[in-house]
Amino acid sequence: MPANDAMTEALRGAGLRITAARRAIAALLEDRSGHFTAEDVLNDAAAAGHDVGRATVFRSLETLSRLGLVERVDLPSGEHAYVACRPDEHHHHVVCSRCGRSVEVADIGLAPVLARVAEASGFRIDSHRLELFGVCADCRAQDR
Amino acid sequence: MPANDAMTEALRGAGLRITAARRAIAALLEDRSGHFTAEDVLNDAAAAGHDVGRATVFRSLETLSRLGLVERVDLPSGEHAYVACRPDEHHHHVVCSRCGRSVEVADIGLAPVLARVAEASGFRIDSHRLELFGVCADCRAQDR
DNA sequence: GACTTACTGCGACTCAGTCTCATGTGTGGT
DNA sequence: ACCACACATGAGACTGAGTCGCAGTAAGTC
Repeated sequence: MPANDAMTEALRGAGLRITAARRAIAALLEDRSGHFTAEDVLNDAAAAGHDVGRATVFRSLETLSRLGLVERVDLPSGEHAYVACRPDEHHHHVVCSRCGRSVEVADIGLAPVLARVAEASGFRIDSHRLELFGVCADCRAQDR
Repeated sequence: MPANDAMTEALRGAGLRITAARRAIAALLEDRSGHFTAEDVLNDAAAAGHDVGRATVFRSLETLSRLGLVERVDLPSGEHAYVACRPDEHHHHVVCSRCGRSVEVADIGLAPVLARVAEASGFRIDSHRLELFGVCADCRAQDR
């Protein structure tokens, strides 16, 4: 389980404990290729026979997101979802609005755009959030 | 009141009514240079002596956002806020994380970035959301 | 194996946002 | 100027996501 290893390592590196609940959540994340809500995690955990409390799910997701193993995405509907991701470098997510699958894309040439915005607005840009929504190749293939 | 006029026009154009509640909300939007939450509108309306119901605020904001006079922004904190904006063309918002002020910037060269993402991911990109956070010129000046 | 304390589960709580429904009020037609 | 009708509103109950506090549990350390 590679992702699980990554998580173990990240937790250990941060001096946090590797607990049953966190392990269970990590396992669920691996099985999901797309975005998921806290509620999804809660349901999946219950279905898998793990008794994980609602609060624990939220706390764990927050922890994981601080470690960069998971990222919060605000869906167009206003729902708060999460996507698993690699902690290393800056990237964005493309979410399929048909099947919910989500793909990471490297940060591709956004820097000059940000520089232009900074210049035009007089702001110092500290952070940004780019969320992309569309239809993935598979779903488009099915349309025909 | 130019913004109010814009709103009147937009409502009329869409075959919607110009009601007291909507007028009151439009007036409040004009006084705000930054982002605001539904709760803010509710409070301001109450403070200004208008009895606007909670449900009405949400309904009106939804209507206004459909008309493009207002746009939803998801703050880094996860809060749902709104910013007033011009309905014409595609643009983004830069939000000052110090004072909350928000500025519109024209869509500046994001198209090639999107094209690259589409190519890299195999997705057809239908929509995107770019939110920028930073510190505005005024707040930076005050830092010194 | 015992100790410390981070972490968990539970359940109560808060608060944003929605729904329903009876009432009110713009608007277009006359 | 008036009327009628449908759109819009307000009140308040409701829902559901997310948080909090606390007592109990178990991971890591020695």
